[in-house]
Amino acid sequence: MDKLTPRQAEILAWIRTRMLEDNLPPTRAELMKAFDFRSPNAAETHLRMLARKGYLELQNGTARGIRLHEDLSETMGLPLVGRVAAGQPMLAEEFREGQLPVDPKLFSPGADYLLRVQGMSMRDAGILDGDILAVRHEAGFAPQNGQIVVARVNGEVTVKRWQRKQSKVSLLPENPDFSPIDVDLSRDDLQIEGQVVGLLRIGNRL
Amino acid sequence: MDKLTPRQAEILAWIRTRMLEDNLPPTRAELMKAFDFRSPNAAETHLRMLARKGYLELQNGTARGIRLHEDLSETMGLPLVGRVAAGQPMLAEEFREGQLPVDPKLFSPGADYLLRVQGMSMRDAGILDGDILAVRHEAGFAPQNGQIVVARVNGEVTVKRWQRKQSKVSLLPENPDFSPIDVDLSRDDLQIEGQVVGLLRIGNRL
DNA sequence: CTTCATGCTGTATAAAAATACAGAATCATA
DNA sequence: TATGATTCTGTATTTTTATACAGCATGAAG
Repeated sequence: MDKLTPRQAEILAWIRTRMLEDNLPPTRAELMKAFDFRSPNAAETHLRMLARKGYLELQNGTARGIRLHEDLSETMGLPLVGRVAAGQPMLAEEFREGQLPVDPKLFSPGADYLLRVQGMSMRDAGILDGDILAVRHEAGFAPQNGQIVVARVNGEVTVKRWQRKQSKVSLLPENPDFSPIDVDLSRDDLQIEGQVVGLLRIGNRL
Repeated sequence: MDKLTPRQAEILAWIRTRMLEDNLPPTRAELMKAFDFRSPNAAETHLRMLARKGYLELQNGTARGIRLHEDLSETMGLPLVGRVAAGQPMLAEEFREGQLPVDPKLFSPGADYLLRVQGMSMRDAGILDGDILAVRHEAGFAPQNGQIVVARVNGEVTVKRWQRKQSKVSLLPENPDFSPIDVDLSRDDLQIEGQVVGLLRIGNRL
């Protein structure tokens, strides 16, 4: 089984989650929407590649004819992502700490991956260093003020409370020892990596 | 849920088997072929009927948009306990809020039940009002100093950090607005309802 | 003996989905 | 600097799928 590129892994992970959540494989158009492709062919070629590398099988001439080569019931769960290097995709293999047997649907409206928290900037929201966040990633998602989001400012991943007033975006910590991040949309590169939909704290740190 | 005719039951059974085998719901044409219908509409009307009687759901405008209403993958999980009245057993039916699909083994060394937190007395340990604790309950369990436990003092359930010096037991909050509970073992009735092995926060309160 | 639900046939058609072809930009690698 | 793999855009076209409409036959129920 050939190795996947980060992007390919990301796409495979999404397909997996979709199939666990919906019990229905995605169409090219659905993939296109999820990843903001502007051409169904982007989805098509990715599927072809994943098929050629042996991660799934395409039944041609069949709507939603995607069959994963692994057993879904065993892979159940969500990928746990650790420290993400600046500018790299969240779900790249090298940042994965593993897979936790957590039902994505537990966190309605559903989680796509888990992220280990670094630092105490959200302490007063009850989010401590080492905690695991359940994150929902939707293309084109627009956060509401006050929501906690995983964002990326100039490549750097951070968890903060979202606030937008007109065109002024601030990422607010929940700890007086930290300062808000004011994002200048004309100068800074801002990406939203997802909405925090849950928190998990396991074992020793309690 | 309305009763099915023999024919409808036959068709539902076939759909179920197909979905377990293929992991892909059938199209109208596939149903037509399987039952030797000469019209796709035969399949269509059967599906409509099965949907109306509540056995499945049709997502319209979607290829293979058939979702069975029963659980193909039976989810086990842990009971979630809410406000427990003084002196009553933790797991009595009347205090159960429900069952969450959480793998007990996720929280090594394993959780036995989930408890909804009330109040802010453990705020500075990152345990907020409404959070869900994973609790391990073992007979004859002796907590280590510093561990967070679910205890019962004179019938009242509380979550605190355990401290024992010789015969003097204190239950310490993690919030300066609250006072420690000093337990006089000769006068007070102290039971340990378990050790906190994990925390779960879901959705809105984030 | 009518009425109604059930279980179909047969024909169409609109919408959804797969898939082909022709590029272009980026980036590692030779 | 050339080469090829990867990741995508943009446009078309066919095939699959869902779904509407008009009927017909049968048996059970009033």
